[in-house]
Amino acid sequence: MAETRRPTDAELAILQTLWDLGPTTVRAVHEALGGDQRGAYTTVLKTMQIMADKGLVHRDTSARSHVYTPVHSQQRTQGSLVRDLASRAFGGSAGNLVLRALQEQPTDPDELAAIRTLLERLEAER
Amino acid sequence: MAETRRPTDAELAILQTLWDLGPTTVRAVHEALGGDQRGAYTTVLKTMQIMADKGLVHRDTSARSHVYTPVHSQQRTQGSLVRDLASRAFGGSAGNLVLRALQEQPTDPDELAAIRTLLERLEAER
DNA sequence: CTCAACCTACGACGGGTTTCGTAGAACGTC
DNA sequence: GACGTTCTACGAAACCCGTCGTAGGTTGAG
Repeated sequence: MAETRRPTDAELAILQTLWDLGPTTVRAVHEALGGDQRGAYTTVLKTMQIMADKGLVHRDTSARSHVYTPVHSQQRTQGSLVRDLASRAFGGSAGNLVLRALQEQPTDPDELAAIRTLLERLEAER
Repeated sequence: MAETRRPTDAELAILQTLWDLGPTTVRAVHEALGGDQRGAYTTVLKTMQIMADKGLVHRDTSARSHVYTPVHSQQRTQGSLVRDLASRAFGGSAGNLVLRALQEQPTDPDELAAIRTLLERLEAER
């Protein structure tokens, strides 16, 4: 079973745009990340190649411009990132993390409402 | 203004035990982290020295065994870690992160209740 | 055909993290 | 005072990450 390590910052930024755009090329990702202002094309290329090696993305090499797709959904990745942070900084307690997150940053009303409904569902499920 | 970087994994583990035990020595931290099974004494020592250089901890060198104290509170550090993760993986939305965290891991009833009361306070505050 | 534009592949470097071994000072006990 | 124990300090090795330059193949337009 392959070790599932945590994506690095650069990898996560790329995954973000892949989830956003759907399956795409290195070119498109590079542009989406701000083009040459933010970094060289080959930097993005190399990183995405590494990600393919690691199994973070699948790559379709049938066309000249390879097309990359995330292997895991955004939800799943977000989930493991949260679990990872919870285990490293919150004694493994996701609830603790939630409390801190709510106190930390002003959350807008829609989100608060969404959280409330989810909370009610969770409490009902017991 | 000193760059506030994110603590590394090893640093965070050490901070955890410092918050837990209060101001302590390298020895105590090393033991708390599992002693020689988990790593050499000098590894912890070196890491804590680096943390002192970075300004993550304060160190009292008046005694032969230096005594280390976290510079920032656990709350503050947890807060910036959450903000960091939110910005890297949740489009900057802490609310989004909260939703994911709640869905991700079964939270025990006490924590759910705590979250509920905090939520109500936040909604009332508007 | 020729040439510029674009693509992948590869190697390398600078910086940071984690690990540990070794050296040497301070201490306590006999 | 001698010796084992316990500190700190320092340096080095191994590894990963992010970055980019260069090389070489493919494509399309003139």
